[in-house]
Amino acid sequence: MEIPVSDFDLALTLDSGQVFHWESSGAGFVGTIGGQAVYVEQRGKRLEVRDGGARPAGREKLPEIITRYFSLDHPLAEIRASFPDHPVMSAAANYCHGLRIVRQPRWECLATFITSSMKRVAHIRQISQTLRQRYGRRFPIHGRHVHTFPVASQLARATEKELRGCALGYRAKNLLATARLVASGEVDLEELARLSDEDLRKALCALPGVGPKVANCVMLFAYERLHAFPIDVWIERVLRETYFPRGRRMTARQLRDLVETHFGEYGGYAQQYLFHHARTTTPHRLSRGAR
DNA sequence: CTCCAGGGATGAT
DNA sequence: ATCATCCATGGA
Repeated sequence: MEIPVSDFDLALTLDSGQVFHWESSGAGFVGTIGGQAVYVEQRGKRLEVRDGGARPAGREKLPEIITRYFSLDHPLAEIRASFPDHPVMSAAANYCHGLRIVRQPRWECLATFITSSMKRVAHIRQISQTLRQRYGRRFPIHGRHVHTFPVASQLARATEKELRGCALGYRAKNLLATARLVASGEVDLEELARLSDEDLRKALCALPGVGPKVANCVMLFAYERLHAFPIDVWIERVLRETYFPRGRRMTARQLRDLVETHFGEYGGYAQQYLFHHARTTTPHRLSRGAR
């Protein structure tokens, strides 16, 4: 099955630190979109897609699933045009041509970013894979197998010790507690979609293991809040070097005001481009202040 | 060996 | 409100 695309870079999008479970397979990638096993391959301006052949009846068709997940409806040209006119921003936007903010399943995104604190992208991928293999569902696709991310009720049945066995460390307790809140129905992630940005952020931050940074990631990647601007160590470094040169004082308040006002209505896109550009072009060894 | 990672919770000023 | 400290784990 083929889907025409423009202004889209599949490999770039999958490698940009939003999602952590897609794997190279031949000329494409295998992974899951919710409960659906998928193979995706890009050939220029079209996507070759296949499902696992065991798609549950009565659900969305594959092209709709793909179009929605990869946000092929986002107006990328308009989004790029909304960015501040700054050489650092332009360099990042140029570097990230075709990178789209993915529409992730809510629980999968929330749970994954709870596990992400103080972890490198490679480690997050490893944790995601372990959780999927031990607690998710296994489906054949493209001559191999992929695993869905476990639903909240599945993880809620685990013990903290078991989760620590997935290399989660101190994050195990938080993931388990949040899984139980979601599984019990005490927190309804779909209902939260009705809330304003401010109330949504507040509700997410009330969950164990969720602070401002993870909340903003979940808002951006799972609730279509394209203004949400997560600040991690990479972004903070970029913003300090760009807007507060030579160690000028930069308070948390100044940072929040800057990202709230300076990057426009698609600030989350600006953030993702700055993040990916910095992370993949800065040698780790040099990323520490001294230079 | 040391240093760091898509941070958060807690307690002290 | 801001700040320091601790929290596990693994790769460089």
